[in-house]
Amino acid sequence: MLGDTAIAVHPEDDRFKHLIGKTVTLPLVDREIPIISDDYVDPEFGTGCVKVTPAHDPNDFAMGERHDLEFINIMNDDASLNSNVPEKYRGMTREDARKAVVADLELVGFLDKTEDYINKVGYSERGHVPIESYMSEQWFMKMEDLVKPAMNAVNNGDIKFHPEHWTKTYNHWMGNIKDWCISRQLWWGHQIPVWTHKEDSSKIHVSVDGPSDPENWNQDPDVLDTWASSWLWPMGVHAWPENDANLKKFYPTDAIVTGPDIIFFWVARMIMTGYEFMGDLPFKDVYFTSILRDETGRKLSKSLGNSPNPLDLFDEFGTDAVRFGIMLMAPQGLDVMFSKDRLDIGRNFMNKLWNACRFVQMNIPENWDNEIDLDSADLDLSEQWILSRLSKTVDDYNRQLDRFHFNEAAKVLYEFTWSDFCDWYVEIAKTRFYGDDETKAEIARTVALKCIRTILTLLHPYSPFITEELWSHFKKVDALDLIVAPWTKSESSQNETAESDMSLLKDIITSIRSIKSRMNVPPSKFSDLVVRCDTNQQSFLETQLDLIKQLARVGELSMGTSLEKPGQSATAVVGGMELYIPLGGLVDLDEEKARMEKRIKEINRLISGINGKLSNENFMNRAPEQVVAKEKSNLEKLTEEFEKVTANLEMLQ
RNA sequence: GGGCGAUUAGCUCAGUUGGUUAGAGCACUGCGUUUACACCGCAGGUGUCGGGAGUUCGAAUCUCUCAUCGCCCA
Repeated sequence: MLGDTAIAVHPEDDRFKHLIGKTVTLPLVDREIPIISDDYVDPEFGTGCVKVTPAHDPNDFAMGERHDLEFINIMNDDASLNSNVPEKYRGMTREDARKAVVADLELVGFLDKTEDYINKVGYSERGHVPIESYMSEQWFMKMEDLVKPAMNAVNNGDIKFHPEHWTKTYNHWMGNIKDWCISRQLWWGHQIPVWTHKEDSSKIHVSVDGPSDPENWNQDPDVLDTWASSWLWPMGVHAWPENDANLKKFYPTDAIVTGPDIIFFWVARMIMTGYEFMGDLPFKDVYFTSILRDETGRKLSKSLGNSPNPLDLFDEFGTDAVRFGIMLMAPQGLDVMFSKDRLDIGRNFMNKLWNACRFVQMNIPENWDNEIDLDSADLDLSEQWILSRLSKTVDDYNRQLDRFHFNEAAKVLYEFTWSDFCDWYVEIAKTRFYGDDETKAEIARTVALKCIRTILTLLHPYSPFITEELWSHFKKVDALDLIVAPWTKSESSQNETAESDMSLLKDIITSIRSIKSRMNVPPSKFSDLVVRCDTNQQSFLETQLDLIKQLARVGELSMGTSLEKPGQSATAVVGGMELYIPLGGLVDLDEEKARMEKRIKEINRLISGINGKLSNENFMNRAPEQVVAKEKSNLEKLTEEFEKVTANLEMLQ
């Protein structure tokens, strides 16, 4: 009120159009002020007339500039009123002054009514008091010339953002760059290197060292915005502006990891300053982390008290489990709804890894020194398979790291370790360790060791403690500690035939287990197995008899092209083979029928889908050969399965 | 107001050159103390991939639109 220098109305507001350009007298102050028109005014709000206080409100400041209004600062720097207000109010706090103004308006009869409404006055985060806008002189850095090379670097791919979509935010900000206010009214920080001459305030001195006659100058009391120091980080942490060896080695560096919330405060400015002072980019990759939020979506924050103490989590779950679990749950580029329960997966995985290692260790004799050269050894299917899987895991893992998908890299490792190595290979290795073929046992030891060593190497960045500990037990004698060990780039044991053969073997074993489970046969109980199959399939099965018998708990196994289905047996069709398990009275015919009917329905759905494609001329003409071939092969397999399942179902009717 | 993002199984989420019989963990159901692990094993159920339209031989994946939710704007 006391600093008002105009009344504004909307230019299209018919109620007030005729008053534009006239003046009114500001009560209490007795100042004559103009009535102006401005689009900023919302005619719907209040009376449709708004008083304009250019020195104490950002929007009014802009209006003041547009209409060349007077700027009257009515506050001292402690927000008490200064000598630009009538004597009565001078020295009052803003709170007292506001009350006094209302009271005085009422006294002279100028107050029509008071209404409460919610306004948008900002509060200080630290002092929790309303912020009073206050006009003062500030220094701005001209940004226009800094923008261009920095935008180019990101848009032409010299600097890559991960995830890439943050470049949009970057470009939007850079494209609308405003000059940067670098003045801060704080008592700490770097004082702004600007001096004003005591005699002639239009004389300004700017330099690092200051004027040669300091007694004639006043240095600006403000300090630099913190980011005005931080943006020098990439070179400032070295000897810059000296060009020493460290600066040469580490500038530019490879990657920076940071939060997307400071993409313009910091990242953009480091890039600008890099080109400005070093003539080169500061880093090549920018990885933006997820922000951890609680279950209700609030940022984890100390002041909110919703952030668990990491040390407590380490105690409860284990340090590596927390690290791995969080990496696993952090989706690329999205925030994480954090919950303690989700760390179970990390803890369970560490436990699994530890126990698998323990098991292998138990089966390697003391001072064992009999590793086999796997490249020249005659390997069984299982060994070829697990080494192929390991090889692919290394590739997939490195690929995911290269594209900064850390969650998926963690998952690749998790799945290999648990689902391939522990669930299958360790079980297979037991048959070797406890069997009577010492060569096979030695091969299994060597293969298991290779898997473990590779897992530990790859997992080390996620879980440094448990891997280093385990490594000390499994490494080759002269190997370095993991933290300085060479990275595993790739393995060359990929074997598609072994993978598909093993996949078939696993399907056979799972089908047998499934039948037993459905028929309520305890998994530990041995059953006989009859397989109707062709001669190729039979010779394949013959090479895998031991594993089928042990892993699926099979006793007598017979097979042949023309075997009859035994009476009272349960059926499965796998890879074109018909498996029969004689179970006597345990066979639940209704269960069998229901399962087969369900499968037939599913097959029909799939077959009609494929037929739809194959009978579509456009598909046949335009789809790549491989895709068509795959559909045809699927159709063949499904048709065969359909015939066999149907035939077996008919036998039950 | 401007910009960005999300919406896939009960829950939390994977799923990038568009072609998989749509996945994982948790939760759930049944069985199980077979000499690594019950922080476990085996087997199992679970989806109109937010709605609508379009491009395409083919869409969870690309385009448009609507809805809901979230974040950023010195």
